[in-house]
Amino acid sequence: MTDIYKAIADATRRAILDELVDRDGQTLFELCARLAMRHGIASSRQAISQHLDVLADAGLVHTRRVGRTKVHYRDIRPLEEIVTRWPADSPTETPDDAAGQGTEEQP
Amino acid sequence: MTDIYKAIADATRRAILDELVDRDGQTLFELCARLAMRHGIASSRQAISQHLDVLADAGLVHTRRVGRTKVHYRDIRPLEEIVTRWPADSPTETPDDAAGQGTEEQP
DNA sequence: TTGACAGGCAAGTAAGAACTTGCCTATTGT
DNA sequence: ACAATAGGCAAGTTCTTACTTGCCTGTCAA
Repeated sequence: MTDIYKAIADATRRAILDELVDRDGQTLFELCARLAMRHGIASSRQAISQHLDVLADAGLVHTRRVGRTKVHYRDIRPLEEIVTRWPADSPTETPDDAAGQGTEEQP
Repeated sequence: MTDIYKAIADATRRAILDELVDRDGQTLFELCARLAMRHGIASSRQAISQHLDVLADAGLVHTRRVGRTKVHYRDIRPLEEIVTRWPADSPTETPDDAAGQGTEEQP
C-alpha cells in the first residue's frame, strides 16, 4: 500500500488526477492522449500505466475492466486526511509579530 | 523552490510538521529530541536540518535566528492549495453504480 | 482465424532523494 | 581567552523512484 503523500508527490500523477477530475472514467490511451494535449506531458504508455498503478495502490483511483479496455475512476476522498491532519491554522504559541516573519535572517 | 507535494512526501517531514503544530517555535535540537521521544524517529541532527531546509524551501516552515539558536515556525497555509485543487468530490460524470466500484475486476 | 487494438509483466537503467561523515563558523558562559 | 553549545557546508554513499525496452496476454472485428 502506497501512502497518498507519495502518490501525489509526482507532478505527472497530479496531472492524471486533474484529468480524471475533468473527465472521469478514462482509459489508459485516452489519458495518454489528453495528458499530452492539455498538460504537455509526453510520457510513454508504460510510464502512465505505472503511475496509475501507484494511484490505485494509494486508493486514489479505482479501475474496472470493460472489454479490452480498463476504465479509471478517481477517488479523492483519501486526500481529506491531509486537511484533517493539519487543519487551517491553530496557533498554539503566539506568533509574536505578524509582519516580521522573515524567512531568512537579515544582517 | 521545492513544491509542497514533495515536501510532505516524506514521513519524517510530516512528523516535523506535526511536532511544530503541537509546539510552535522549536529549535533544531528540540525537534531532534522530541521526534525521537514521541515519534520514534532516530535521525541525526544533519538529517533533520536538511528536512527543515526542504520544508522552509516549500514555505511550510519559517525560521528566525534568536541567538545562537534558530527557531522554527510552521506555516501550513500553503497546504490549502491541495484542498482547492481537488475539492471534496465533484462528480462530473455519473459514478454509475455506487456499490460496485471494485478496485480490481472479479472473474 | 487472423490481425489489429488495449493493456500487462519483468528486468534494466538512470536520475534523484535521504542520510552519513568530516570539518567549519558563530554565539554564549565562565 | 577558552571551551562548550547550536548550527552550517559540502562531498560522498546508498536507496528509492521514474522511465525505458522488449516481449507476452487478452479482446474484438473482419
